[in-house]
Amino acid sequence: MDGSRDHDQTVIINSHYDHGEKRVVNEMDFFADENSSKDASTTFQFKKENKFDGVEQELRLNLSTGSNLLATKAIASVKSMKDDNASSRISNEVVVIRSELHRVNTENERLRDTLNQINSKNYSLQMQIGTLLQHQQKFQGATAVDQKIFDDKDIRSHSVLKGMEENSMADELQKNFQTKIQIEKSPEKNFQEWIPNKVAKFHSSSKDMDQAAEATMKKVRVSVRARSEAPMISDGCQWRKYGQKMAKGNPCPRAYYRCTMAVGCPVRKQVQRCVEDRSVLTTTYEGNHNHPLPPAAMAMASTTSAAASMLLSGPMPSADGFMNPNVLTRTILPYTANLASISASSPFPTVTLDLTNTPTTLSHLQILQGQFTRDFGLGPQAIAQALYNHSGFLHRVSDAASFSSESSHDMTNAATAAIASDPNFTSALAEALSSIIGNINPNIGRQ
DNA sequence: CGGCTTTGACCGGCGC
DNA sequence: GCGCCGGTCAAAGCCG
Repeated sequence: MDGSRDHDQTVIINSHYDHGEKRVVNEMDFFADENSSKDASTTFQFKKENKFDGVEQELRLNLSTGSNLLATKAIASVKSMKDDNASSRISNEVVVIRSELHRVNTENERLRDTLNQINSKNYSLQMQIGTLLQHQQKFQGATAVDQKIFDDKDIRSHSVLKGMEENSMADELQKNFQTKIQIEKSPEKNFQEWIPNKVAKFHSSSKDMDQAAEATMKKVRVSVRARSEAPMISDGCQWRKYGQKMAKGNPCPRAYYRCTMAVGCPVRKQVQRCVEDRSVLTTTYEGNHNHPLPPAAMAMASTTSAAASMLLSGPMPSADGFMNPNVLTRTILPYTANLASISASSPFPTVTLDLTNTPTTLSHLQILQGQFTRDFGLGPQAIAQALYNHSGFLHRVSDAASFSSESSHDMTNAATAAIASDPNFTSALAEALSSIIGNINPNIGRQ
């Protein structure tokens, strides 16, 4: 800091009721500056008799004499409070503001959960569309795959990221729709490439689409690595073991569980100890629950769902301030302590959330910041948005980890904290954050 | 007795 | 076609 008082000033208004219903406005400290000596400050004290309730009110203002500007501000404030009801009004306003702040925070939490659900549903629709296109293509015949299609798609994605895309959302969707019609590959081998595209509209029976989406969703897996001595981590759901096999290359048996919280719930999970480190338990989830989850199970379910969405969801409209999660995955994840990775060798697309490693370091963040700016031409606002999106993801991981390992919880929280607390990075984001604070959750890097 | 685990059998995909 | 392998089934046994 440059010592500017305009930046260092703090305003503290603490109000409370004494035992005798005496309302006290304790302090308005406009300059909590270490250079301000007590001798150099002037204290104004007001004691006013409230005409309405007869309660004595005391107002003290500690002013530094070092700044005429702020003194003027203070005097102006004092003048504004000449009204008999000024103090009580301020107190009431503080209460109202705090209440409003709490309400907004709660609302933001709710909206974020809603957004996550929308992403999941969006992914489901993409699955349905992709399957439909595949069927349509089989009957009508398809043209050869043109690699340039993918190159163009990537270019458009980058354009969206840079906020340079001028086309409307509908145009973008239509482009991708046409692009996808030309693709000739099996959906299973290709779906990570075509999933990011959106289609404006489609026609098919809901039954077929549900089946198609279910079939494809089942192939998406989220693997969680966590240290645990227990045979199975507790994630809030009820599971029934239905099999155990010796997997090749691992002396530890692999156990198979299915969710028994509802009849016909398709969710399965596999649990196996790591070969290299027997203290690490790998839990692989597959499928979506068909029933409401208890609060204790929400964190893990939300994590796996978010991770799957992160893997499979596509570009978001730049006009709404969102970014392509796939780009985030490729860019942020490698720098967040290998927290998550995507397996291409697995027969199923798998996101691995590694909750066993060390947290993100400052150097990682600096690399990340540089890469965003260099590769995507992102300004602080876009980076902040990316960080917000990612920090939400991290916290879902963190919440889930708390069910299995407290140390993992701490580590993931540390990773989130590292992102939020890096002074260099956050100072660069300060302006952006203030400008978008109305659009995103203010709890960035919350603990 | 109901729910759970155990464990060998079975099935389907895949590579040779 | 055969064998391997991952995944599932289902009968038997266990347990509270």
